[in-house]
Amino acid sequence: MHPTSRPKRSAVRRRAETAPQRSRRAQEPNQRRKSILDAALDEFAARGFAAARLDDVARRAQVAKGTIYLYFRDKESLFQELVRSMLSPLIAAIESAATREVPVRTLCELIADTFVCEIYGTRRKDVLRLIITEGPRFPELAEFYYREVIARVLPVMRKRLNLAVSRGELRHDALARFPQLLVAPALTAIVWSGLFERFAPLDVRELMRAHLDLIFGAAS
Amino acid sequence: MHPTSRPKRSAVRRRAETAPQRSRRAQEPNQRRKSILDAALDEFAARGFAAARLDDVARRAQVAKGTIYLYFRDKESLFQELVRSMLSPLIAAIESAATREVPVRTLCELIADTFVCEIYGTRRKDVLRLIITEGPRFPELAEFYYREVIARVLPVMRKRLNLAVSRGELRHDALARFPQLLVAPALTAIVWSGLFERFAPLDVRELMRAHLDLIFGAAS
Amino acid sequence: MHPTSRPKRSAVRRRAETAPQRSRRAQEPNQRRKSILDAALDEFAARGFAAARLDDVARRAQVAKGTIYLYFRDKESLFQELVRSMLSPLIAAIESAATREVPVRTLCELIADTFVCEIYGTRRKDVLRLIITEGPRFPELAEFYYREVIARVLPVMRKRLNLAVSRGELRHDALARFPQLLVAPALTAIVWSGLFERFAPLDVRELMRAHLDLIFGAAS
Amino acid sequence: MHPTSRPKRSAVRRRAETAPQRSRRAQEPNQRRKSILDAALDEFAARGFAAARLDDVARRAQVAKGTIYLYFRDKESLFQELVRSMLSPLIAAIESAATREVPVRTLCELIADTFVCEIYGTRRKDVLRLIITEGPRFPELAEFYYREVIARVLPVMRKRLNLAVSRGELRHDALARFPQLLVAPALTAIVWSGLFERFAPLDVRELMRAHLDLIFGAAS
DNA sequence: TATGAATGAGGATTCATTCAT
DNA sequence: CATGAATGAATCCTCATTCAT
Repeated sequence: MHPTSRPKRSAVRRRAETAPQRSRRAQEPNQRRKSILDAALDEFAARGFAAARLDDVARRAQVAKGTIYLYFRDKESLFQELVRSMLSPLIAAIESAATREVPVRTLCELIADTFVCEIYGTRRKDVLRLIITEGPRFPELAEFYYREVIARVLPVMRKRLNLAVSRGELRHDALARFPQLLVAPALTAIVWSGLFERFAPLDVRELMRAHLDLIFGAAS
Repeated sequence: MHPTSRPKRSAVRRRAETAPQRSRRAQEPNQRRKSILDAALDEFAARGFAAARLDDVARRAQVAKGTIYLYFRDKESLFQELVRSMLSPLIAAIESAATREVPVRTLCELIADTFVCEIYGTRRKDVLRLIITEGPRFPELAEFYYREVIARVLPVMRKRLNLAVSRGELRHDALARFPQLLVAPALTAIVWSGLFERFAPLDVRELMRAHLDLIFGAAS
Repeated sequence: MHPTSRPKRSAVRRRAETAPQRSRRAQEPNQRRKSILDAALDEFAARGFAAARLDDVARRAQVAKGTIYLYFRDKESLFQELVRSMLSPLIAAIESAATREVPVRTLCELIADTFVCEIYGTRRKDVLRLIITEGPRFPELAEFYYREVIARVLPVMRKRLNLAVSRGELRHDALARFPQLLVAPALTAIVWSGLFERFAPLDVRELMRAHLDLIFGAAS
Repeated sequence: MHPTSRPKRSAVRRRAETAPQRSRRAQEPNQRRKSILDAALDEFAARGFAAARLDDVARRAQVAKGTIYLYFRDKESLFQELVRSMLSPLIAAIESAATREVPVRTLCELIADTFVCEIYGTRRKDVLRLIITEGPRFPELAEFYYREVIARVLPVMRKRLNLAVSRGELRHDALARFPQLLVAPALTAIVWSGLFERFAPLDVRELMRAHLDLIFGAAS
């Protein structure tokens, strides 16, 4: 049995024929879609794509199972649209941040802060973790993420970091050559929290600060 | 077979006489177990735990479906034992490496090299990726990894890094406070390779080298 | 379906367009439940619990395999609910019969008639046979039967029989001490019919009558 | 899951290559056969035919699984031969008893005593219970029992009882017409013990005595 | 003969998806 | 649009039976 075991639902079907007409059309279509996505995030995050059940998503979203199919073609579409919709607002934010005209250290601090506040402290952390855990079996998703996030941010960062190197803001070009090193701790924090939170919680803010110290020297 | 009225199974079961007498008992038991684990790694790595089919594992291992159950209690056991068996030899190696009496930079280079050659270049990379992707739904697995790897290595590294700080080998205590920062690029490389290899392969050796440059300053 | 490389299930699944549109939602839920129980009784009676296949139950009930699980948690639940639901109406009947204010011989004749008409001549015979044959491996079932039937009827009968003894309606207290003796022939008939009907059918009505003769003396 | 649940066996195969050559050929072939039958009775009695596992039979009999197939064609043969071999000695005994030249009450007491001591108090009770519980799905077995036991004993008993009626030893011919009534309490005791022993143990000796009282009047 | 590892058909159960209402 | 009962393909796991040793 899969380890994160789920309580067996009773098979008894109560078919109250007089059931009080529960709020059909109570919500806007958009609101419905939203609540399905919300529920989906909870379920996918808790169980992973394969083990999540649309039944549970529907229950959590307070809609019928069939309703999900009015908004999403199938389970996979739901998953992909979920990830995409959560990512979109982030992408703009990251992109604009990356082009700020500030010292590189400030920029990196900004990025770190954004990560801590806007991602790690929110459900977006779950979305990123889903990309990490499910991405390998969802080539399309990985591609989407690469195209929309990585491919946009990486060159900008690389350029900015190269500039910093040439200006002497950075001691060497390691970061410019591998901007991945800049976000590695963020990724590590997400993975760590999913695996070891119970045993050894991580102070992410401090982790990010330490990382910046490592790169730029201790904060003044 | 139960007697009443259903066709005798034995009549159905008799193997086609022309079947190519495929090697029963061809290998020793340990070899069988090994080939099952091998096949399992392939399947789990390719599809993830939930989507992998024991049928495919059996086919790949050239054994019958039932044979798997002679060696492993169930799918989950197979998965867990797979991870554990692949990790065990690594644990000793890491531990001994961590206690080497060498300058801290040398130690870190050693670790990086070991990662590149012994993990990233081998199937062990897949095992680590499985821990990352499946760990969140396998608390036992996460705990095993924490207990056997993290909990052993982290304190040793922390002590060693603190010593380095006090000796002036390191400019500041960021790494000592968060040894996770030391391995973050390795983790990042594993995640990256699972998601973006197709779009942008990563030169891990260079990545690790750059990371060390970042920490210790450019190599002389 | 999991995305990677396996053929999309949906492609496989699309029902043949020429399939004879067989009555979905044709019956009301209670009718469905009933037809599943009906089919289950047939199958369990014919093969026993272990050898009965839910596949056959579904086919016989004209529902899909999965439908069974909408109404019953699992095979065992189906079996137990089957027995319980068939027994319930009987329990009330027996109880009310046992408390009738009539001469003890009349009472016993009434019980015998009820057995012959309401049990032996109906599918309830199969239910009782199932209790006999499967009860030893279904402690819960045996307990249910003991609690709901035996424990209710036995004391009442014992009291009534003792009264009959004290009134001189019975020649001795054998029956009062072991009311089981009163129903032993009924049980025997059920067992006999399951084993030897083919070789030597039993005239149950006569058997019961003979039994009463044995107890009370030949009928006048 | 079947209710009489079985502890999951560990899937770990310990293949001690140096295992101490355990008593091959330690026993006579007949002894082996006997110990297999013994073990089979235990397992079939405990779980029923379908749920009993030859694995367990083999373990209990201290032989290898394959060895069973040297002595019995298949599971069903084992079961049938088990029942037959346990029944054979009984048949002769019953037959000779039935032809004894004693008063009919004495004869019935003898039969009752034999039942209590030779069947109910021994493993033969389990055999009879197996006939009752498994017979319906084993037409051959039911036929065997009918042919070897019922068809031999019933006519003899009927004749003897008719004689008793004509001699005035019996008040009426109920028993002669339905000799089943004579054994009904024995059968009831076997069924009862399998189902309700836990809740209400039955004093079989007293039950049989009471039954005889019922038939012949209270003992002098 | 005896062994027990290997086999693979069989069957219970799950759950994404459909569609009559 | 919304519902949720119904569907049935998919897959895990069991265990009677075989056969190389």
